[in-house]
Amino acid sequence: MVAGPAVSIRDVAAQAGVSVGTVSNVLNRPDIVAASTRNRVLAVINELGFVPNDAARQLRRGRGRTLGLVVLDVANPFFTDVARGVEDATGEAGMAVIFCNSDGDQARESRYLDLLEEQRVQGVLITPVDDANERLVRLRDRGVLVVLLDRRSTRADVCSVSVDDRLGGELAMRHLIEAGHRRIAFVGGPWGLEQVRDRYEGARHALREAGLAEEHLRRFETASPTVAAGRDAASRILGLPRSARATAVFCANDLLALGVLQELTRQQVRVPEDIALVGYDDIDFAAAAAVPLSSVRQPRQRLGRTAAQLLLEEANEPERHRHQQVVFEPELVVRESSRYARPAD
Amino acid sequence: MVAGPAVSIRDVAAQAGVSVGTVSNVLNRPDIVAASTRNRVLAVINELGFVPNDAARQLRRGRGRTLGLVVLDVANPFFTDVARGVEDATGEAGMAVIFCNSDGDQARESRYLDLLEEQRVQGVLITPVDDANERLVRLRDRGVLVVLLDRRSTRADVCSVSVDDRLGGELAMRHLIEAGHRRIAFVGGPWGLEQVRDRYEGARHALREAGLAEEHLRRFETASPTVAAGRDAASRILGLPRSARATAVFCANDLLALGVLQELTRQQVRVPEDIALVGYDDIDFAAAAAVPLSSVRQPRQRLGRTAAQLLLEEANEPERHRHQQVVFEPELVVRESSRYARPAD
DNA sequence: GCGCCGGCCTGAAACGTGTCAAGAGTATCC
DNA sequence: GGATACTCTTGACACGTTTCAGGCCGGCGC
Repeated sequence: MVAGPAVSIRDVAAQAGVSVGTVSNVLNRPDIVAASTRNRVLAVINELGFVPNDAARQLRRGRGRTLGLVVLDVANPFFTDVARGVEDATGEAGMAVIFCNSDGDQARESRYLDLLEEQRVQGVLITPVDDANERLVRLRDRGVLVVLLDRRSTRADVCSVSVDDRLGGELAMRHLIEAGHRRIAFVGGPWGLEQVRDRYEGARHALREAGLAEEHLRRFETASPTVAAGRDAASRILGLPRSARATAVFCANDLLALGVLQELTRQQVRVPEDIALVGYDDIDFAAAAAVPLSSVRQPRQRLGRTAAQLLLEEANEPERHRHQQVVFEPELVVRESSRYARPAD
Repeated sequence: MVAGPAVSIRDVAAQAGVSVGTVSNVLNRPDIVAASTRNRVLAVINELGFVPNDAARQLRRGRGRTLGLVVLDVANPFFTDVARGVEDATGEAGMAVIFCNSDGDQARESRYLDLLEEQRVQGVLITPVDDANERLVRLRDRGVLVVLLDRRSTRADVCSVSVDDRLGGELAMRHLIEAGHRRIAFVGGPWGLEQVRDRYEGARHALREAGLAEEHLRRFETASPTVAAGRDAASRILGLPRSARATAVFCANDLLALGVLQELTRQQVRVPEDIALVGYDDIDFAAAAAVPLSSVRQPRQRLGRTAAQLLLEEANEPERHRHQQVVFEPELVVRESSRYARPAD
């Protein structure tokens, strides 16, 4: 019931008959203390159940053993996979991750950045809500390392790890064009997200490349990148007269695609016979969907792991570190949802 | 490039021409300082871009503004929804969450608990890997608040928030029995997880209640509660001669059920015609599965939110707080995967 | 004018750790 | 035997806050 008074390094020192400095050395530079002393101190630490106070350590050292991860949506498996990668890398280095969920909300993101700064985290891995680099640069100038995640840095002095979203858009679009589709809907949003815009630009590029006019690609913007928003977009698409209706839909992420699929199915529209469908991210659930979903795969876990490694490297050997923009390549995975499509015009 | 020397409360005090104590008061008890002074100090804080150092505050105060959340699997949407609830509650209270993923691994869990203790978190919300309450009780005795999550506490002096897993198992099983199934497989694991055992017990109870013998329910244990393990279990089930093969499968969670569904489909077994399927958790993807999945729904977000509130309450008004075991009720959601099942014996 | 009160502010002492210059032994070498 | 070098250990200070016992000052009642 009564919380025993926390045992400090001082209690350990007294009990072991050494000075606090020595105890500290046992903890941080065990090699410089004599084996006999070291063992005695370790025994006392064990006996007393001493646990070092990281706040004090951090206060003295200047920076802590934690880093922040700010993502757009915890409910999106894409980000949990990324988080998994981050966790693996940081766990190995004995660091803790403060996981924050901006939810695509600017104000929320800002609050979390304040909080992380107060925590004096070593650094922040972030998928920013918008291109408010200014806030992030200010952060970095104050000594908080910043690595952009799933977003390419436009500044040479800020690291980033991303996937080539334009290329991803191209892959998906080329695939649909080759299958003969000529009325294609792009579903994505909010438009503030760079990923969404880039994937759309990639799609447009594929269109031009194939010598097709712009009007073959029609844009449906969504309020959020979620399943619910996907359902909504689908009913907008189905609201058009059949002759003008798209024969294929390319979604900026898999959650949207799953939403689209649900609504199409509910309204008796067959996938892929009536409408073909391609998603983005290739989350694990894409393959398990009502109609297995074609999708553009990203190395999710690797994304997180690499970002964390970059940050740790910069933290531990700043002199050796060179800022870099790592860009991975996406890969199209074709499944039922776009396989046997025969656009019926 | 050069990180400006962090500005401290002392710099603010000097610049504003007041003492450090006053600056601290402006921050923590603004009401007791004269309006004119307060404004002057606030102006300087803004101008200098002062950000309080939480480590120092925590050192002085004894405990920090963070709490730990330890879950079994980040990749499971059930837990991200729970995390979401936790985040909502803590965000309102201005606290940060350190998110940890034990991955069902005892050693990993233990490492994370050490780390959280070093961070002097206010408390820990945890879904323990096994019933190693001993470790948690020790933690609590040292002043770290503990709330069990998705696991009922057996001790009156430890709070817990859970869902009645036995009842959930009963609901699912009754449903299958009423549909006429007499050879039912239970897929779940690892068996160390209390949730798995309780759901199984609930199923057995429903069996006895219906006056049926034990052999109508056959247990298939899995190494982990994942999609891959589900696929594996399904192929074990299909390995049996048709006459002995189950006509219905009840899975301890939806990931397993999705795996089972994938493998059944791959091997041309129809759901629900050949084999009916019921999952557990009712994650969002259950409804979007190849065959929409019947599942036992749990109030996921509410689970997290309630647990966090309990912990905050205990932290902020310990005298008023009474330890309690909150138990929510699950609810069966029937969808295609078990709807039109006619067991063909 | 005196005593008292209340509002506002100050200054210093902690909190638990890391660091570092200096000291205490002890072994080595001529 | 004394100087030198080396290995461990010590003790004090610093990190940035919060807290708290006081101090100053102007106003009030007598």
